[in-house]
Amino acid sequence: MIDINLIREQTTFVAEALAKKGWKVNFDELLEQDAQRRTLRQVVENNKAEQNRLSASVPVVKKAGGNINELFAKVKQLKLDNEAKELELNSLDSTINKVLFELPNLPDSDLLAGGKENNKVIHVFKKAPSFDFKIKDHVELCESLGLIDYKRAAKISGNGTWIYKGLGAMLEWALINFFVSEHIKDGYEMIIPPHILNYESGFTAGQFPKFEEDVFWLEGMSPRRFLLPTAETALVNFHRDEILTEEELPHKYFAYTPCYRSEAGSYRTEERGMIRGYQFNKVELVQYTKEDQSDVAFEELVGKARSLVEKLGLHFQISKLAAGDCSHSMARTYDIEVWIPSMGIYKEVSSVSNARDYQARRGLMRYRDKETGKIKYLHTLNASGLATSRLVPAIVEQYQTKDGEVIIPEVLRPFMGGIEKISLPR
RNA sequence: GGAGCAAUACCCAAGUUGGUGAAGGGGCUUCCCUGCUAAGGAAGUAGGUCGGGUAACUGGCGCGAGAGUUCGAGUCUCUCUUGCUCCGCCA
Repeated sequence: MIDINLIREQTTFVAEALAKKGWKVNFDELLEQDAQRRTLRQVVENNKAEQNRLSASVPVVKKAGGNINELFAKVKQLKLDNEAKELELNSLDSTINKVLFELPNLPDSDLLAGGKENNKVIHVFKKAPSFDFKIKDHVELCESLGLIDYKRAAKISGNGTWIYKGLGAMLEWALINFFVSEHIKDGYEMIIPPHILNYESGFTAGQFPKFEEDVFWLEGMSPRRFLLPTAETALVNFHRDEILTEEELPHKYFAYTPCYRSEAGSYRTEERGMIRGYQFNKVELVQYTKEDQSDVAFEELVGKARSLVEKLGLHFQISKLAAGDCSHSMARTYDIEVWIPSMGIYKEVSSVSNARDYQARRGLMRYRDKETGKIKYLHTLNASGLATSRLVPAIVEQYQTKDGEVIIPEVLRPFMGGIEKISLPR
């Protein structure tokens, strides 16, 4: 959430920053309402103060034998006078909040304006593998090798789903295991969160109110709850309404969860197979930091995501996203994109983002400054580490042989009982 | 799903309405004694949030959440949420 005070004091700055994200905002009306709210608040609060004063004097007057009924009437009248104004104040609050809650985060100043077209590749690992045979795409490979079963998934579930089976399931699980072990090694605390979250969690993360349609809501639960679209939503809410001590920071968490997304109507032929589905697997990293630690944390997260893909030996690139391509809640995002040979394109397997204080403001996540004793907002960051369901296509395609087999990346072998390659079933 | 109990500040905890953020501990800060530690004594501090003010300071809210009764609610009423105990069901 953007601080209303910032909007008031640096209106042009905020508007220009949002414009880089493609948001054309005019704050005139908002600021007008804000000004109204501030004067109205003074009036209402002064009235309340008077009410409080009079009420407090009741026992004193009573003791002195004064006229209490007069006081009663006075307070009652003050209360009546205030009623309409209070309603107006409330309605101003919700009008202002409606706008405020939907505004995206401000992009960092070094980001280029505009969308995808202005993303900048800032790092490339390896060259795209070249093949001296006709390559197969991951759907073909996974089916012929018996790794994925799309047909039965359609039978037991429906479109947008798939079944990992046999070595396919083992490969997916090996990736998860590999990532888990790396994150534990790096001192991240492992979390297994609930997959069913309440509205407040979606709000704090910044998904709601804007993207309520993109998640699966559960029927029959009151108050309503939804399936997490990423573990970030759970992890970034751990310290909601909390004040941490400086010693606890930075705090680093990770979790593996499936991610459930409705994203209705967003499917394209480019995204057949396992590129996009209603449910996919991802290991997610989250850091809570002080404001002056978040840049370092960001680099650490980029480094971690990068090193994981490197260890898998995959050709990939890192893109620094233009302001408009960063997620709604994020001030800055780098994507790690892995090469999918059959498509000739790069697909995101990790998104590393710094939300700065955007989520912290929404969820009142703070820490106490040791020096000054003051309360400050935390910074939150998150990174996929990594999206395993997107990696399997990259691995089978980049590691395919002319016989239609797939070599297992070395780092995964210990997690797959030492198997070196996946052969065609006899 | 049924029945009962609970929800107070960083933690524990008192408090069935009339001058107040709310006794008391723990904790924390400073000092003293002992002085490696442990233990003891004295004083102090004690939440957050939204406003006003250059500042000192000051106002609103606030005792799980929301609504109500009342001049006045931690304290009464209603709804909800969460936790605990017992029963039922169950991976």
